Amino acid sequence: MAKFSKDSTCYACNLKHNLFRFLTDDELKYINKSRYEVHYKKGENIFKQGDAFTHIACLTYGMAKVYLEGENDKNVILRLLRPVELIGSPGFQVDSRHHFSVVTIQDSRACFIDANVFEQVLKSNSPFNLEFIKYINSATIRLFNKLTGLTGKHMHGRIADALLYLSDQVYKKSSFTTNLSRQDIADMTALTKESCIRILKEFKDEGIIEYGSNSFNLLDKEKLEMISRVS
Amino acid sequence: MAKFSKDSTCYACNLKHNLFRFLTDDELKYINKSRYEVHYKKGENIFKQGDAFTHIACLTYGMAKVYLEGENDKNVILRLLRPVELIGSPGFQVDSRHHFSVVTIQDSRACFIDANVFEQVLKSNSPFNLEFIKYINSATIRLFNKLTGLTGKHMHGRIADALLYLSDQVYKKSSFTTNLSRQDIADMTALTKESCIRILKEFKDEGIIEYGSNSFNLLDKEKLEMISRVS
DNA sequence: ATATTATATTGACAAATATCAATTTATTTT
DNA sequence: AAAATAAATTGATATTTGTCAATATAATAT
Repeated sequence: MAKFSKDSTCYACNLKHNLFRFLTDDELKYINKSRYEVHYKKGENIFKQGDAFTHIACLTYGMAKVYLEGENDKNVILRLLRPVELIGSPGFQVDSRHHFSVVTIQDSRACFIDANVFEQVLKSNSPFNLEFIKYINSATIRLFNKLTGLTGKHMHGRIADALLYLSDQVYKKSSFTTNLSRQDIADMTALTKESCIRILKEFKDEGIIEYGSNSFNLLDKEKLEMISRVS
Repeated sequence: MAKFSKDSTCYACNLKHNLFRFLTDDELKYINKSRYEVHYKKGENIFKQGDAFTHIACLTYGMAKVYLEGENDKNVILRLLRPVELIGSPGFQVDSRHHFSVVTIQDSRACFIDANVFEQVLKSNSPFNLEFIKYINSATIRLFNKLTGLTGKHMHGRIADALLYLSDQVYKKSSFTTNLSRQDIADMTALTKESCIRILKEFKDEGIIEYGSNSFNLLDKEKLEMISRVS
């Protein structure tokens, strides 16, 4: 289970996210008053789809997966979060519910800001507000790409995209160690884990990548990009 | 080609969209100054993906499809617009580009509001701003459902969803005439038109629906909802 | 270290879906 | 109305992807 830090105050995070650079000292103080931090073990829920949305979170340490829980147990991983990354919810101003789940894939920490406090600051600070809209809209653009990728590409292209995403956006190395399971990679690509494993094997046999049980090395990124393009 | 109305002023639309109820008279006047209307024939682009985003649009008459243009000619129709419906762009505050295309499926009219003017009003009116965030977030929630639907359901479920969407959200009747082609319905469901046609035929053979070349009658909605659920 | 459990892998096969070509039907133009 | 064009339909077939069961490997608990 998650445990609160001693006094529920966030030491590690100093509202470092880009978004907060638009706040005045007073606003930062106001937000800080309600702010607290939670420590998570690997595999714990930061947010749970369907649950009440009361706080904006900010991942300050570790890593987490953001995913949609479909009806028939099928999850779709939208993206991975690294520090320092904000986690809002489209339920904000709509139904105050979470519409995705966020689960840590390693020991992590997150900072929480009361959604009402956040709303107050949004109201009083229009540059901050526009920046928040920018944040939301960027997420929408990513979602568009996810949608066209998952509906328009075949298995090879989707696995290539997932590997490139991990390498370029998440781990920022062509060779990386990860806590993601094969099922997780399957959930990133909307495939079954068996299909996922088969494509990975193909890529390995063709010398495009090499991997162990929890590490990947992208030997030929250009090839992966080509595969992503032709599907 | 689209043609401007005589003096480029919008008569039909009086900023009727829900969103605008939060504006003061002065703000409405300010927006109205830059506002103009365009008439479209069926099949014309209101917005084109990739093009510069300079204006928010509001569909005041007719109907339009909003779709993502994928790489290999594969389009995904996100939704259909009816009057009076706002059409923003996730490029707002991000890259000032359109990330989807909007094309009329019948003769239509749209009202345009300068994005800079819109931004000014957003800045000065925080209830309006929060309402706009609500608007964006609602769109995100719809997108989540689209994503889980298209990746998690089989052909039958997806066609059922499209038919129910048309009936419940767009035409608001269980029997309706539409300008959507079979290709359009295929684009709503991320299927090929041939597969789409086959499922429609199956549904017809089972007495769940009946249809002509441009009309549908949903005889058994409960069955469709059941099909949507089990796949 | 050993037993236990979870995860990953493989193969054979079935199901879902797309492709391609041919034909029919509808729509538009002359 | 006839001709021309576009859209819808159908069938045969290939491709893609999932399912299920068996085995192997890794991770965790005793």
